[in-house]
Amino acid sequence: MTDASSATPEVLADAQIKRRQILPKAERRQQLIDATIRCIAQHGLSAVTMQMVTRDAGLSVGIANLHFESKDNLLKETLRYVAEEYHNGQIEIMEGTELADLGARLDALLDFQLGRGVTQRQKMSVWFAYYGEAGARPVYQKIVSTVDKLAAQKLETLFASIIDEGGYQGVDARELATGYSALIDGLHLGLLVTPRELSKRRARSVARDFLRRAFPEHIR
Amino acid sequence: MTDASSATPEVLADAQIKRRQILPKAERRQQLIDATIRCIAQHGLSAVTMQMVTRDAGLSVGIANLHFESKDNLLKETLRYVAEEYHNGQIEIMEGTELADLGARLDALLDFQLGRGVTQRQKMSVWFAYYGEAGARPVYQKIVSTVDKLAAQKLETLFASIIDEGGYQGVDARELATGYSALIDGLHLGLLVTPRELSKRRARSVARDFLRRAFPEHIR
DNA sequence: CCGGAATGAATGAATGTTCATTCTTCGTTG
DNA sequence: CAACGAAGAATGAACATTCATTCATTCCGG
Repeated sequence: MTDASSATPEVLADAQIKRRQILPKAERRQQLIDATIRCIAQHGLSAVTMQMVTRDAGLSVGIANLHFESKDNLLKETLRYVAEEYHNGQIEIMEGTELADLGARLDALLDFQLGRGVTQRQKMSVWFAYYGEAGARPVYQKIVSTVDKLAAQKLETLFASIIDEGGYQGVDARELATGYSALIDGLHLGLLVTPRELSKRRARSVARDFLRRAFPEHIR
Repeated sequence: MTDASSATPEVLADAQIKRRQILPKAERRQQLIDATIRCIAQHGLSAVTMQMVTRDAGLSVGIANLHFESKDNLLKETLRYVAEEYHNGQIEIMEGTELADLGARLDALLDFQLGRGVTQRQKMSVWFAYYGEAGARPVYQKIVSTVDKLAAQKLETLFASIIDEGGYQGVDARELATGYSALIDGLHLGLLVTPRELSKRRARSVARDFLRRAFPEHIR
């Protein structure tokens, strides 16, 4: 209804004739997940339709049910993808052997968590769209908490090492890790909802402040 | 389809005959907003329907469009209500003259933010359901940020007073207030999504830790 | 007995899903 | 090497369902 040019993919020129293409399953799935992310970010989770997603991907409506059995499943897999991408990135930094210096590793973690990749509006929108539904949908809770638990443990271990190395007194690694994670989540929220009041630069500064107060010898 | 008893209000006994009642406009509006909150918490924002809301309120479907002109408007007003309730509560504590002692006032604020009233799953669900859509809906951003800005200012002022009173060095009130607000938001998120891993008790403890590290003389 | 609050069946638009059909690919055959 | 044909990927019109909204009618309260 919105476009007269019969469902032409956005990226293709009008004149160009659309040619049906067959691609491996994994590739199509990723195309659809990417389109879903864009649609959620642009229109909100509750407004996303299959037609919207498949049009954004430049494909036909039937294909979504071919590769994912239902809309529900497509949304679930999209959440899983975003959640895993985020948490794998964190874990890679925390487990990686590249940065032997613990302070540098903390820095890298913070850069990742509040850096370009993660705080793109698109990803954050998806993230919180699902959080919003999590209260009513145990499936979402499970996907997030499963992947979250591992990252939380790694963070606690990292903090424990830093506490040990710095000989910091009266600091509980678990408590601190919970606080830091919550702070990062809250900053993401602020970046999404009130970008006017909270810039990325300031968000990073706030997070760094938190770490500096806890580990003055390691940060800055 | 789900119930054979023709749309009987949940709370009324089956035998009791439903009698049409006329109430002042404000009262009906509140009934509908309350029902909307319950429905969002139970089914998620994207699954809420007018039929669901009006049935939960024990009223007919037409009434929602009578008192709010549309579903969109009902949802908007519900967000406004929850946002104002939360922020008015905070501001009341911060402005109130009851607690002259600044440390005690901080305590009261924390108790409110992580206490019974606010962290009811119902309210939190609503809160984050809207945050999830905020990226795509400027109206929601505006409602939240308008009311948020005032609370943020009051918090900054309170922190500045505490810094002044305690003579704390190298602490920026604005930076700290942003961090504290984000921390509270993040803890709410944790309580909603991973209640198994984060208890209310621990959330309070984490927040208190944050404050203690910043204002050691005032907390504990 | 009247104004208007409340009702709920009816309506039309929108959406998820299906499936008969079309088209691409690639291994096989002549 | 060209032609063929089967397998199954991709399409999109059609279908059934659900939902927001309307409005003629009913009924309460003063």
